[in-house]
Amino acid sequence: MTTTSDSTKKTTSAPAEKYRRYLQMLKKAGLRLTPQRMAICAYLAHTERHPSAYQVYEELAATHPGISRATVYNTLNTLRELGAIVELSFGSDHTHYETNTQPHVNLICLRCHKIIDYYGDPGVDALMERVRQETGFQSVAVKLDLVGFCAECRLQRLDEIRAMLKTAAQDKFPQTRNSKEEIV
Amino acid sequence: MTTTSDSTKKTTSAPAEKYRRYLQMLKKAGLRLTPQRMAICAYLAHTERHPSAYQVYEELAATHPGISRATVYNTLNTLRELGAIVELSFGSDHTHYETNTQPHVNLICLRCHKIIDYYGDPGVDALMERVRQETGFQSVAVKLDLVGFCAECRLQRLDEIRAMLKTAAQDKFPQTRNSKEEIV
DNA sequence: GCCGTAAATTAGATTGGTTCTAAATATAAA
DNA sequence: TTTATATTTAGAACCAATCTAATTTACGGC
Ligand SMILES: [Mn+2]
Ligand SMILES: [Mn+2]
Ligand SMILES: [Zn+2]
Ligand SMILES: [Zn+2]
Repeated sequence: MTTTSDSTKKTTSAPAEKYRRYLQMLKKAGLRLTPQRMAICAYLAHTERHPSAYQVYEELAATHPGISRATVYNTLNTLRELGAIVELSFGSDHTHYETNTQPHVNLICLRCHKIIDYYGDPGVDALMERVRQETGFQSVAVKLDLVGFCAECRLQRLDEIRAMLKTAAQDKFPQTRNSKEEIV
Repeated sequence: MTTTSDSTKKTTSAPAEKYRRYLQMLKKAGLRLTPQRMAICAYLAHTERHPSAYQVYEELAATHPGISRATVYNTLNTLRELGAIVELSFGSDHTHYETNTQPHVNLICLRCHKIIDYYGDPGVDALMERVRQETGFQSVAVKLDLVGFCAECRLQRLDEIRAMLKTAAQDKFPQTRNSKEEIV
Protein backbone atom coordinates (compact mmCIF):
# COMPACT_ATOMS: atom_id res chain seq x y z
CA MET A 1 0.00 0.00 0.00
CA THR A 2 1.33 3.35 -1.01
CA THR A 3 0.70 6.25 1.31
CA THR A 4 -0.23 8.63 -1.49
CA SER A 5 -3.81 7.76 -2.45
CA ASP A 6 -4.43 10.85 -4.54
CA SER A 7 -8.05 10.04 -5.23
CA THR A 8 -9.34 12.65 -2.78
CA LYS A 9 -7.01 15.58 -3.46
CA LYS A 10 -9.09 18.17 -1.63
CA THR A 11 -7.57 21.51 -0.66
CA THR A 12 -5.82 20.49 2.54
CA SER A 13 -4.33 23.97 2.92
CA ALA A 14 -7.49 25.95 3.46
CA PRO A 15 -6.88 28.31 6.39
CA ALA A 16 -9.65 26.82 8.52
CA GLU A 17 -8.33 23.31 8.13
CA LYS A 18 -4.76 24.41 8.70
CA TYR A 19 -5.88 26.14 11.88
CA ARG A 20 -7.64 23.06 13.20
CA ARG A 21 -4.57 20.97 12.44
CA TYR A 22 -2.34 23.30 14.48
CA LEU A 23 -4.70 23.16 17.45
CA GLN A 24 -4.92 19.40 17.21
CA MET A 25 -1.13 19.05 17.22
CA LEU A 26 -0.88 21.22 20.33
CA LYS A 27 -3.62 19.28 22.05
CA LYS A 28 -2.04 15.95 21.14
CA ALA A 29 1.19 17.14 22.75
CA GLY A 30 -0.71 17.70 25.97
CA LEU A 31 -0.63 21.49 25.69
CA ARG A 32 -3.47 23.82 26.58
CA LEU A 33 -5.41 25.71 23.96
CA THR A 34 -5.06 29.24 25.29
CA PRO A 35 -6.39 32.34 23.50
CA GLN A 36 -2.81 33.42 22.78
CA ARG A 37 -1.86 30.12 21.18
CA MET A 38 -5.05 30.14 19.18
CA ALA A 39 -4.33 33.65 17.92
CA ILE A 40 -0.84 32.61 16.85
CA CYS A 41 -2.17 29.53 15.09
CA ALA A 42 -4.82 31.60 13.36
CA TYR A 43 -2.19 34.04 12.15
CA LEU A 44 -0.02 31.25 10.78
CA ALA A 45 -3.01 29.53 9.20
CA HIS A 46 -4.06 32.63 7.31
CA THR A 47 -0.76 34.06 6.13
CA GLU A 48 0.33 33.41 2.57
CA ARG A 49 3.86 34.64 3.26
CA HIS A 50 6.87 33.27 5.08
CA PRO A 51 6.83 35.43 8.21
CA SER A 52 9.65 35.86 10.68
CA ALA A 53 9.11 35.32 14.39
CA TYR A 54 9.49 39.03 14.90
CA GLN A 55 6.87 39.78 12.24
CA VAL A 56 4.41 37.37 13.85
CA TYR A 57 4.87 39.13 17.19
CA GLU A 58 4.62 42.63 15.78
CA GLU A 59 1.53 42.02 13.68
CA LEU A 60 -0.23 40.05 16.41
CA ALA A 61 0.59 42.72 18.98
CA ALA A 62 -1.38 45.20 16.85
CA THR A 63 -4.62 43.25 17.11
CA HIS A 64 -3.91 41.52 20.42
CA PRO A 65 -2.41 44.19 22.68
CA GLY A 66 -0.72 42.66 25.69
CA ILE A 67 0.50 39.50 24.02
CA SER A 68 4.13 38.99 24.98
CA ARG A 69 7.24 38.26 22.93
CA ALA A 70 7.96 35.21 25.09
CA THR A 71 4.61 33.60 24.33
CA VAL A 72 4.94 34.14 20.59
CA TYR A 73 8.49 32.83 20.44
CA ASN A 74 7.74 29.87 22.72
CA THR A 75 4.70 28.89 20.71
CA LEU A 76 6.57 29.16 17.41
CA ASN A 77 9.36 27.00 18.84
CA THR A 78 6.83 24.47 20.05
CA LEU A 79 5.10 24.33 16.68
CA ARG A 80 8.49 23.90 15.03
CA GLU A 81 9.39 21.05 17.39
CA LEU A 82 6.06 19.44 16.61
CA GLY A 83 6.84 19.74 12.92
CA ALA A 84 3.82 21.95 12.27
CA ILE A 85 5.95 24.72 10.81
CA VAL A 86 9.48 24.66 9.39
CA GLU A 87 12.32 27.10 9.81
CA LEU A 88 13.66 28.72 6.63
CA SER A 89 17.05 30.28 6.13
CA PHE A 90 18.54 32.63 3.62
CA GLY A 91 20.62 35.77 3.78
CA SER A 92 18.24 37.51 6.18
CA ASP A 93 19.12 37.99 9.84
CA HIS A 94 15.66 36.99 11.05
CA THR A 95 14.32 33.47 11.32
CA HIS A 96 11.51 32.86 8.86
CA TYR A 97 8.91 30.13 8.91
CA GLU A 98 7.31 27.99 6.25
CA THR A 99 3.65 27.32 7.01
CA ASN A 100 2.73 25.75 3.70
CA THR A 101 2.70 22.01 4.25
CA GLN A 102 1.81 21.15 0.69
CA PRO A 103 4.87 19.64 -0.94
CA HIS A 104 6.38 22.50 -2.88
CA VAL A 105 9.61 24.20 -3.76
CA ASN A 106 10.66 27.59 -2.39
CA LEU A 107 12.29 29.82 -4.95
CA ILE A 108 14.37 32.21 -2.84
CA CYS A 109 15.70 35.26 -4.65
CA LEU A 110 19.17 36.26 -3.52
CA ARG A 111 18.59 39.85 -4.64
CA CYS A 112 15.11 40.90 -3.49
CA HIS A 113 14.61 38.12 -0.91
CA LYS A 114 11.23 37.31 -2.39
CA ILE A 115 10.07 33.75 -1.80
CA ILE A 116 7.95 32.16 -4.52
CA ASP A 117 6.06 28.94 -3.87
CA TYR A 118 6.53 26.61 -6.81
CA TYR A 119 4.35 23.57 -7.33
CA GLY A 120 5.51 20.86 -9.69
CA ASP A 121 6.21 17.50 -8.09
CA PRO A 122 9.94 16.86 -7.95
CA GLY A 123 9.32 13.32 -6.76
CA VAL A 124 9.59 14.24 -3.14
CA ASP A 125 7.33 11.49 -1.86
CA ALA A 126 9.36 8.88 -3.67
CA LEU A 127 12.56 10.36 -2.28
CA MET A 128 11.29 10.28 1.30
CA GLU A 129 10.31 6.65 0.97
CA ARG A 130 13.60 5.70 -0.65
CA VAL A 131 15.58 7.44 2.09
CA ARG A 132 13.57 5.64 4.76
CA GLN A 133 14.25 2.24 3.25
CA GLU A 134 17.92 2.86 2.57
CA THR A 135 18.96 4.72 5.72
CA GLY A 136 16.21 4.33 8.29
CA PHE A 137 15.78 8.09 8.44
CA GLN A 138 12.13 8.97 9.09
CA SER A 139 11.25 12.24 7.36
CA VAL A 140 8.82 14.62 8.99
CA ALA A 141 9.13 17.49 6.56
CA VAL A 142 10.84 18.36 3.31
CA LYS A 143 12.66 21.60 2.68
CA LEU A 144 13.40 22.00 -0.99
CA ASP A 145 14.75 25.46 -1.69
CA LEU A 146 16.12 26.74 -4.95
CA VAL A 147 18.31 29.75 -4.30
CA GLY A 148 18.93 32.13 -7.17
CA PHE A 149 17.44 35.08 -9.01
CA CYS A 150 13.79 35.62 -9.86
CA ALA A 151 12.74 36.68 -13.36
CA GLU A 152 12.53 40.41 -12.53
CA CYS A 153 15.79 40.43 -10.65
CA ARG A 154 17.56 38.68 -13.50
CA LEU A 155 16.82 41.72 -15.69
CA GLN A 156 17.64 44.21 -12.94
CA ARG A 157 20.84 42.31 -12.36
CA LEU A 158 21.90 42.72 -15.98
CA ASP A 159 21.43 46.47 -15.65
CA GLU A 160 23.43 46.46 -12.45
CA ILE A 161 26.25 44.51 -14.01
CA ARG A 162 26.29 46.87 -17.02
CA ALA A 163 26.36 49.89 -14.73
CA MET A 164 29.10 48.27 -12.72
CA LEU A 165 31.22 47.71 -15.82
CA LYS A 166 30.71 51.31 -16.92
CA THR A 167 31.68 52.81 -13.58
CA ALA A 168 34.63 50.44 -13.85
CA ALA A 169 37.54 50.92 -11.43
CA GLN A 170 35.80 51.89 -8.21
CA ASP A 171 32.86 50.01 -6.76
CA LYS A 172 34.07 46.62 -7.96
CA PHE A 173 31.55 44.81 -5.77
CA PRO A 174 27.96 46.01 -5.11
CA GLN A 175 28.30 45.41 -1.35
CA THR A 176 24.61 45.18 -0.50
CA ARG A 177 25.64 43.76 2.87
CA ASN A 178 23.91 46.23 5.15
CA SER A 179 20.58 46.10 3.38
CA LYS A 180 17.86 45.55 5.95
CA GLU A 181 14.92 45.34 3.58
CA GLU A 182 12.75 42.30 3.98
CA ILE A 183 10.62 41.71 0.95
CA VAL A 184 9.19 38.35 1.90
CA MET B 1 24.49 18.84 -25.03
CA THR B 2 23.65 17.95 -21.45
CA THR B 3 25.77 19.58 -18.77
CA THR B 4 26.30 16.35 -16.87
CA SER B 5 28.84 14.41 -18.89
CA ASP B 6 29.58 11.80 -16.27
CA SER B 7 32.38 10.17 -18.22
CA THR B 8 35.06 11.80 -16.09
CA LYS B 9 33.45 11.58 -12.67
CA LYS B 10 36.59 12.46 -10.76
CA THR B 11 36.38 13.51 -7.11
CA THR B 12 35.44 17.16 -7.56
CA SER B 13 35.10 17.52 -3.80
CA ALA B 14 38.68 16.77 -2.82
CA PRO B 15 39.72 19.38 -0.25
CA ALA B 16 42.56 20.73 -2.40
CA GLU B 17 40.28 21.33 -5.36
CA LYS B 18 37.54 22.79 -3.17
CA TYR B 19 40.12 25.15 -1.68
CA ARG B 20 41.32 26.32 -5.09
CA ARG B 21 37.72 26.86 -6.18
CA TYR B 22 37.06 29.12 -3.16
CA LEU B 23 40.16 31.20 -3.84
CA GLN B 24 39.26 31.50 -7.50
CA MET B 25 35.77 32.73 -6.65
CA LEU B 26 37.18 35.38 -4.33
CA LYS B 27 39.72 36.46 -6.92
CA LYS B 28 37.09 36.61 -9.66
CA ALA B 29 35.05 38.93 -7.45
CA GLY B 30 38.03 41.29 -7.29
CA LEU B 31 38.86 40.46 -3.68
CA ARG B 32 42.36 40.06 -2.29
CA LEU B 33 43.75 36.73 -1.22
CA THR B 34 44.83 37.47 2.33
CA PRO B 35 46.25 34.86 4.72
CA GLN B 36 43.08 35.12 6.82
CA ARG B 37 40.78 34.46 3.86
CA MET B 38 42.98 31.59 2.77
CA ALA B 39 42.87 30.07 6.24
CA ILE B 40 39.08 30.33 6.30
CA CYS B 41 38.81 28.75 2.84
CA ALA B 42 41.18 25.99 3.88
CA TYR B 43 39.08 25.29 6.94
CA LEU B 44 35.87 25.13 4.89
CA ALA B 45 37.53 22.99 2.24
CA HIS B 46 38.69 20.40 4.75
CA THR B 47 35.70 20.10 7.05
CA GLU B 48 33.31 17.21 6.57
CA ARG B 49 30.76 18.77 8.87
CA HIS B 50 28.29 21.65 8.62
CA PRO B 51 30.01 24.20 10.83
CA SER B 52 28.48 27.35 12.29
CA ALA B 53 30.09 30.74 11.79
CA TYR B 54 30.97 30.77 15.44
CA GLN B 55 32.60 27.33 15.20
CA VAL B 56 34.68 28.43 12.23
CA TYR B 57 35.90 31.42 14.23
CA GLU B 58 36.61 29.46 17.41
CA GLU B 59 38.48 26.63 15.73
CA LEU B 60 40.46 28.94 13.48
CA ALA B 61 41.37 31.18 16.41
CA ALA B 62 43.08 28.19 18.01
CA THR B 63 45.53 27.73 15.15
CA HIS B 64 45.53 31.34 13.93
CA PRO B 65 45.71 33.50 17.06
CA GLY B 66 44.78 37.07 16.32
CA ILE B 67 42.22 36.40 13.62
CA SER B 68 39.16 38.50 14.33
CA ARG B 69 35.49 37.68 14.48
CA ALA B 70 34.73 40.41 11.95
CA THR B 71 37.03 38.90 9.34
CA VAL B 72 35.58 35.41 9.74
CA TYR B 73 31.98 36.62 9.61
CA ASN B 74 32.64 38.97 6.68
CA THR B 75 34.40 36.26 4.69
CA LEU B 76 31.65 33.74 5.36
CA ASN B 77 29.04 36.28 4.24
CA THR B 78 31.04 37.02 1.11
CA LEU B 79 31.39 33.33 0.27
CA ARG B 80 27.66 32.91 0.81
CA GLU B 81 26.88 35.85 -1.47
CA LEU B 82 29.16 34.34 -4.08
CA GLY B 83 27.25 31.08 -3.75
CA ALA B 84 30.35 29.19 -2.62
CA ILE B 85 28.67 28.05 0.58
CA VAL B 86 25.02 27.85 1.55
CA GLU B 87 23.32 28.76 4.79
CA LEU B 88 21.51 25.93 6.57
CA SER B 89 18.80 26.21 9.20
CA PHE B 90 17.35 23.87 11.73
CA GLY B 91 16.45 24.10 15.42
CA SER B 92 19.88 25.37 16.41
CA ASP B 93 20.37 29.01 17.33
CA HIS B 94 23.56 29.39 15.31
CA THR B 95 23.84 29.79 11.55
CA HIS B 96 25.35 26.71 9.94
CA TYR B 97 26.91 26.36 6.53
CA GLU B 98 26.83 23.72 3.83
CA THR B 99 30.18 23.40 2.10
CA ASN B 100 29.40 20.27 0.11
CA THR B 101 28.56 21.43 -3.41
CA GLN B 102 27.88 17.97 -4.75
CA PRO B 103 24.13 17.65 -5.28
CA HIS B 104 22.92 15.82 -2.21
CA VAL B 105 20.19 15.71 0.38
CA ASN B 106 20.71 16.74 4.01
CA LEU B 107 19.01 14.47 6.50
CA ILE B 108 18.57 16.70 9.55
CA CYS B 109 17.67 14.92 12.77
CA LEU B 110 15.26 16.89 14.96
CA ARG B 111 16.43 15.06 18.07
CA CYS B 112 20.24 14.91 17.96
CA HIS B 113 20.77 17.62 15.34
CA LYS B 114 23.02 15.32 13.37
CA ILE B 115 23.22 16.09 9.65
CA ILE B 116 23.69 13.15 7.32
CA ASP B 117 24.68 13.71 3.70
CA TYR B 118 22.58 11.51 1.46
CA TYR B 119 23.47 10.86 -2.15
CA GLY B 120 20.87 9.48 -4.51
CA ASP B 121 19.83 11.78 -7.31
CA PRO B 122 16.34 13.14 -6.74
CA GLY B 123 16.32 14.67 -10.20
CA VAL B 124 17.51 18.04 -9.00
CA ASP B 125 19.11 19.06 -12.30
CA ALA B 126 15.88 18.36 -14.13
CA LEU B 127 13.94 20.35 -11.56
CA MET B 128 16.21 23.39 -11.86
CA GLU B 129 15.83 23.39 -15.62
CA ARG B 130 12.06 22.96 -15.46
CA VAL B 131 11.75 25.83 -13.00
CA ARG B 132 13.84 28.08 -15.20
CA GLN B 133 11.71 27.40 -18.24
CA GLU B 134 8.39 27.71 -16.43
CA THR B 135 9.05 30.66 -14.14
CA GLY B 136 12.24 32.35 -15.32
CA PHE B 137 13.81 31.78 -11.93
CA GLN B 138 17.54 31.18 -12.34
CA SER B 139 18.79 28.75 -9.68
CA VAL B 140 22.21 29.21 -8.20
CA ALA B 141 22.06 26.53 -5.53
CA VAL B 142 19.71 23.81 -4.33
CA LYS B 143 18.90 23.17 -0.71
CA LEU B 144 17.10 19.88 -0.30
CA ASP B 145 16.70 19.00 3.36
CA LEU B 146 14.70 16.17 4.85
CA VAL B 147 13.84 16.97 8.44
CA GLY B 148 12.97 14.09 10.72
CA PHE B 149 14.50 11.41 12.92
CA CYS B 150 17.62 9.37 12.17
CA ALA B 151 17.65 5.61 12.64
CA GLU B 152 19.19 5.71 16.13
CA CYS B 153 16.96 8.49 17.33
CA ARG B 154 13.87 6.69 16.12
CA LEU B 155 14.66 3.92 18.62
CA GLN B 156 15.63 6.34 21.37
CA ARG B 157 12.45 8.22 20.68
CA LEU B 158 10.32 5.13 21.26
CA ASP B 159 11.99 4.69 24.66
CA GLU B 160 11.39 8.33 25.47
CA ILE B 161 7.72 8.10 24.54
CA ARG B 162 7.32 4.94 26.62
CA ALA B 163 9.02 6.61 29.59
CA MET B 164 6.83 9.64 29.09
CA LEU B 165 3.68 7.55 29.17
CA LYS B 166 4.86 5.75 32.32
CA THR B 167 5.75 8.90 34.25
CA ALA B 168 2.37 10.11 33.05
CA ALA B 169 1.00 13.30 34.61
CA GLN B 170 4.13 15.37 35.18
CA ASP B 171 6.73 15.94 32.51
CA LYS B 172 4.26 15.69 29.68
CA PHE B 173 6.69 17.26 27.25
CA PRO B 174 10.45 16.57 27.20
CA GLN B 175 11.29 20.27 26.89
CA THR B 176 14.80 19.94 25.48
CA ARG B 177 14.62 23.64 24.61
CA ASN B 178 17.67 24.82 26.49
CA SER B 179 19.98 22.16 25.13
CA LYS B 180 23.06 23.86 23.79
CA GLU B 181 24.76 20.75 22.41
CA GLU B 182 25.71 20.96 18.79
CA ILE B 183 26.21 17.52 17.34
CA VAL B 184 26.72 18.56 13.74
C1' DG C 1 62.43 45.85 -4.94
C1' DC C 2 59.95 50.11 -3.23
C1' DC C 3 55.70 53.29 -3.11
C1' DG C 4 51.24 54.75 -2.74
C1' DT C 5 46.78 53.81 -1.94
C1' DA C 6 42.68 51.36 -1.65
C1' DA C 7 41.41 47.20 0.66
C1' DA C 8 41.41 44.40 4.57
C1' DT C 9 42.11 43.29 9.42
C1' DT C 10 41.64 44.08 14.19
C1' DA C 11 39.91 45.06 19.02
C1' DG C 12 36.34 46.61 21.07
C1' DA C 13 31.76 48.65 21.34
C1' DT C 14 27.14 48.06 19.89
C1' DT C 15 23.01 46.02 18.18
C1' DG C 16 18.86 43.51 18.23
C1' DG C 17 16.51 39.17 17.71
C1' DT C 18 15.75 35.74 20.92
C1' DT C 19 15.75 33.65 25.44
C1' DC C 20 15.43 33.72 30.37
C1' DT C 21 13.36 34.89 34.94
C1' DA C 22 10.29 35.48 38.51
C1' DA C 23 5.87 37.06 39.62
C1' DA C 24 1.02 37.11 38.23
C1' DT C 25 -2.70 34.80 36.05
C1' DA C 26 -5.43 31.23 33.88
C1' DT C 27 -6.72 26.46 33.40
C1' DA C 28 -8.42 22.10 34.70
C1' DA C 29 -8.81 18.51 37.87
C1' DA C 30 -10.35 17.08 42.61
C1' DT D 1 -14.29 25.99 45.80
C1' DT D 2 -9.81 24.61 46.40
C1' DT D 3 -5.51 23.23 44.78
C1' DA D 4 -1.93 22.16 41.76
C1' DT D 5 -0.02 22.91 37.48
C1' DA D 6 0.50 25.22 33.22
C1' DT D 7 0.86 29.49 30.95
C1' DT D 8 1.48 34.30 30.32
C1' DT D 9 3.68 38.56 31.09
C1' DA D 10 7.14 42.48 31.52
C1' DG D 11 11.43 43.31 31.53
C1' DA D 12 16.17 41.98 32.11
C1' DA D 13 19.78 39.35 30.12
C1' DC D 14 22.13 36.99 26.52
C1' DC D 15 25.17 36.54 22.79
C1' DA D 16 25.87 35.73 17.88
C1' DA D 17 26.47 38.95 14.56
C1' DT D 18 27.47 43.57 13.02
C1' DC D 19 29.55 48.00 13.15
C1' DT D 20 33.35 51.45 13.92
C1' DA D 21 37.57 53.75 13.78
C1' DA D 22 42.35 53.03 13.81
C1' DT D 23 46.02 50.16 12.08
C1' DT D 24 48.01 47.11 8.90
C1' DT D 25 48.40 44.82 4.52
C1' DA D 26 48.08 43.49 -0.41
C1' DC D 27 49.15 44.52 -4.93
C1' DG D 28 49.54 47.22 -9.28
C1' DG D 29 52.64 50.57 -11.05
C1' DC D 30 57.14 52.37 -11.14
MN1 LIG E 1 6.89 28.16 0.72
MN1 LIG F 1 25.35 18.39 3.52
ZN1 LIG G 1 14.17 38.94 -7.00
ZN1 LIG H 1 19.30 11.64 15.58
